[in-house]
Amino acid sequence: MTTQLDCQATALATVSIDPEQAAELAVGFKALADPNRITLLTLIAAEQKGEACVCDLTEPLGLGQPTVSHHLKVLVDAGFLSREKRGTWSYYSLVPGALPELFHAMTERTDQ
Amino acid sequence: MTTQLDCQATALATVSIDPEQAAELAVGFKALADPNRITLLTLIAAEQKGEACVCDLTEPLGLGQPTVSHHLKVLVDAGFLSREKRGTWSYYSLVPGALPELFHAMTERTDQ
DNA sequence: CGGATGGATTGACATCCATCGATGTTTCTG
DNA sequence: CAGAAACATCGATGGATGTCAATCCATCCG
Repeated sequence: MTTQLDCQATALATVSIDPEQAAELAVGFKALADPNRITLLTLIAAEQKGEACVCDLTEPLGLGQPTVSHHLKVLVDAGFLSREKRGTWSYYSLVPGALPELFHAMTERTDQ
Repeated sequence: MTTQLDCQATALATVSIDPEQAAELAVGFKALADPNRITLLTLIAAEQKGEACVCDLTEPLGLGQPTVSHHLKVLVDAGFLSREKRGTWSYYSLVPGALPELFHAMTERTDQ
């Protein structure tokens, strides 16, 4: 008797999205859900050397150093930036393909 | 005496991103920064008819009707969904190209 | 007309988050 | 070794946000 219900449940699970995957995507978008973090990514992308240290980023954003450091950590934890420490400075650079990968995963689930 | 400073300021403004544009992008990503809203988009995209009403969406999400209605409003305000009211029901459907447009705008600013 | 149904809105509440000041840590330098 | 410089971390705080219960609004149907 429960066959049809089970079948419906299976169909829903297949057609919709896994809660884990939804949460994973949301984590990525949450890291981008801040104007200053968007600006940080574009600032780093605009650097000729492909990297920037915190001291280069505080002034354009008009934020304090701890706040910028916090935002950078969020972007690193989300996998969009990588940090390399050389001497006293920390250099942040874009992780190649990280943003497109997120966008593609979302588009894949959204194009019917 | 201020010529060089002005020039630097101009260069920064050109190379980096406009604060307004950063805020605009952040608004879009903020709407996607929630697992339930991600699931809503995928649920609607998975509908054969390309649209769904609130009553179809509350159960898969396990949320109350007001909460689902709230999330849908967020997605409509962000431009990702459109609402069409027919009789008692409200039908939500994806706005074609809205998500890719956001992703493209971000990628454009991020690919150096 | 009057109940019933689908949905939006409001108010309240708990939680999360962006920001800052203060402090800690590491590394360079004199 | 001692100070300085760059950055990270911590604690606090005000504002934003997700959720729900209750209510309101519009539409359908006896």
